[in-house]
Amino acid sequence: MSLNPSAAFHAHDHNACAQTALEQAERICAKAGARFTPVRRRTLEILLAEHRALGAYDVLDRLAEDGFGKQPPVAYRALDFLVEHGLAHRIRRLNAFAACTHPQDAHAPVFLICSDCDAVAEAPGGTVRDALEQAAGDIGFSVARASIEAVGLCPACNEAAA
Amino acid sequence: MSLNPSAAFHAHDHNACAQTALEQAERICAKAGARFTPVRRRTLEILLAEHRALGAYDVLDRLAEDGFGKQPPVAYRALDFLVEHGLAHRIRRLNAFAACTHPQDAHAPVFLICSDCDAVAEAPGGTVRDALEQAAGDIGFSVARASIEAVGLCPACNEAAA
DNA sequence: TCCAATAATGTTATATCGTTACGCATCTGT
DNA sequence: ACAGATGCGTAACGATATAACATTATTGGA
Repeated sequence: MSLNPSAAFHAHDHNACAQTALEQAERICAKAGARFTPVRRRTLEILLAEHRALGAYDVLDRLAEDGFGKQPPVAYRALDFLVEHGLAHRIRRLNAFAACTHPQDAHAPVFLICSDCDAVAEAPGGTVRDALEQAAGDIGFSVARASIEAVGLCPACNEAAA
Repeated sequence: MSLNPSAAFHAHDHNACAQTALEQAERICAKAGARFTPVRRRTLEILLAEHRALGAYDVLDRLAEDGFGKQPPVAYRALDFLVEHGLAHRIRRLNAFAACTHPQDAHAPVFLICSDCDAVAEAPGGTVRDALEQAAGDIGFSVARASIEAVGLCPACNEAAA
């Protein structure tokens, strides 16, 4: 079960959504032979608690409150692990990280960042990436990785602004 | 006159290309009623000296060598000015800035960053951005600004790797 | 022309983000 | 039980970016 791409922008059973994501994470790690340790699990929980991107130091503070290490590498390592396994994304525009909302799909989403409420949603990136590969290919460039991040207004804030 | 989008990836008369860009910058600033002051001009020259993205502190060092201020805001202000007027771009993936290769066009390019030689080129972003707006619009999100940045291999490095 | 408002520059200080290096603990497979 | 690999914690540092404020230059109007 996967969330609607725009889940972050709409009311939904958030507990269930986090719960599901955690279960998926367990499965994904098991399958990959990776260890879903307490810090890593807690880090994901922290990110899942909001559909926003959190800075590494925000995450670190919360980890420290829970008795984990207080030094930056603690957070960065856990976050890197999550990103590596597709459980979280790095949002470069914000120097921050967000939980992935549909970790089971192989995917390379585009990020939609609401400048009013700070929510971050993932939209399907297929066609955008196709267009990008096309544009790059036209000049002989081969794309390895791409970040596609948009800032704007989510449906709710859009309406509120009108 | 505008450079080929892939200019950064090919041999070309680089002096002329920088010269042209500076002249365009003068015109653009004049038209906008903005002051193309010495620091700003020099900052653009520094960026134009390479088709790469330079960190703010790299720029700062060179400005300092030329007798300008030695503190970060000096570089950041000049860079922000250039970005504001479309004379340079911020490459978020690299925490760095690159001179715009065709500042006269209203444009919102996609950036192609070669991971081997560090060159940065701008590809036309029209179709990619259309696809992005479409994907965003499908879930009710309105895009204000977007960064589209790809890392990969430029034609030359691609060939060298083969 | 001179003055006041504005914009640009410079400096100090500090905030924020990220990494290197190293030692100890824990887990894994044999 | 043991050796090797992996993960965790800390200290120290490096890189990136901004806030706040004083000084100087520019501009437009009286």
